[in-house]
Amino acid sequence: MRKISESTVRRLSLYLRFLEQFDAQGHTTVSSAELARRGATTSAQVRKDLSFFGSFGKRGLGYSVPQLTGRLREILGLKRTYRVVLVGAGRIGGALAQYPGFRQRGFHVAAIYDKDPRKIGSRWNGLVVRDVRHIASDLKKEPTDIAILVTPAEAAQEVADQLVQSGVKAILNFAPIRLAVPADVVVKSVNMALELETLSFALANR
Amino acid sequence: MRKISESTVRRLSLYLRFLEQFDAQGHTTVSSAELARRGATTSAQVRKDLSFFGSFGKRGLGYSVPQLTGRLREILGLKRTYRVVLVGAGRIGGALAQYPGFRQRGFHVAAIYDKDPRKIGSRWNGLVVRDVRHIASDLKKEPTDIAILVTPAEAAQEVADQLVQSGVKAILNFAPIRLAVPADVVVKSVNMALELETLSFALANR
DNA sequence: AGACGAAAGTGAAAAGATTCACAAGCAGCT
DNA sequence: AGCTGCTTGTGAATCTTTTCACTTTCGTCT
Repeated sequence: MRKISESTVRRLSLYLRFLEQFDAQGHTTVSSAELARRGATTSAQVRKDLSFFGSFGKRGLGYSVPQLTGRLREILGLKRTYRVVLVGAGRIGGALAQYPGFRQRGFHVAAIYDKDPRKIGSRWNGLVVRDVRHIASDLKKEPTDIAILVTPAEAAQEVADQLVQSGVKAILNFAPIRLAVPADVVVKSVNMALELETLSFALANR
Repeated sequence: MRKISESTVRRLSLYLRFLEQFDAQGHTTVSSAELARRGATTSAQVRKDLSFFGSFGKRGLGYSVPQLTGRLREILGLKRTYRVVLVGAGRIGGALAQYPGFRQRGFHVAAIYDKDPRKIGSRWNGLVVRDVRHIASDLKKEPTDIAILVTPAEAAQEVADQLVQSGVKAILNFAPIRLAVPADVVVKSVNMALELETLSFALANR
């Protein structure tokens, strides 16, 4: 497939959210201009983003809400559910494990792992925290595409290696370190402190 | 000041982190190529990013670690500490309030607010959760530049309005909604589900 | 002192993303 | 059937970001 930019994918994700809102409001059809307004972008941008994948609209009319919703879910790989494992039962890990937004979109956190014996065996939202050493054998039984990594920086690479070994193909990484993984594994890093720093930059430079 | 792109700012933030690591390893000097390697970018990119703010290196030698650290902290507005308030004492809110990465970088979560009477009065990491209705009067006494918004989507705009009224100039928004704020207020939105969706997109399109 | 190797700084070129602007197509109306 | 008002889809133009490639400068070595 032709290369799609990160920003396009992020916008598609947003459009999907907006479509769900429009649907809830009873709209059956929506124009690129309406989607653009919600997303703080332009109608041309919306149309261009969609055009990479086909032409889903009707000229003069706009897009059918249910139809475009379906196509976007397909494009974003959301027509299936994903089994997700989470490594790191700290405060952020625990909060993410219970975050309802994930499940709503088809990401099921099915297991939590930690290294700390004091945490192993404790319950988070009905899930028992398991020893990281069980990752390989567990994932052999239950193949898993996506992992969320919420360990301290020191442990992250080692855990990532194990996950990759066990067949994980995508990692959402909260550890403040760049993970080394094979080319066929996708890593997306999220860093809260960095987001705050973009704010302090904006405050300092005005 | 000339317009600096978001991606440049994000990279500067990363460079700062790397510099701290280099410092901890005892390096007193570092080249753009070394910074680039850690950041998965190119040496030219590093030099260009820095060049927007001045010339901090020595040709043939590289950059002095402590000196560049200082300059970056200055550029990013990290030479001071920030008083931060957090609204929404749910699981994610609670986890963020205690997240050590914020304090390490000078962001002090000084107060937590919620609307739910069952949460008001409870303690999170030594902070008592206060009623959102106190925001205006509290912030009059203690001016605050940054707020972290972790409420449900429905409440977010109303809370944001109050915060802006009370002088908040930057908001880190976790609610899945685009906030309307005056032009002089910076909003940075973070959306975990969206991050996972970029992963599922990558998995679906290979 | 002069030569050499390393690395910053920086215009220019290339690549990438966004916006423009317009032809084409559709629904509804007369 | 033809006209009108919208709105899509898309090449071309513009704007932004990244990469290239070259000059300058610094420290060291002989």
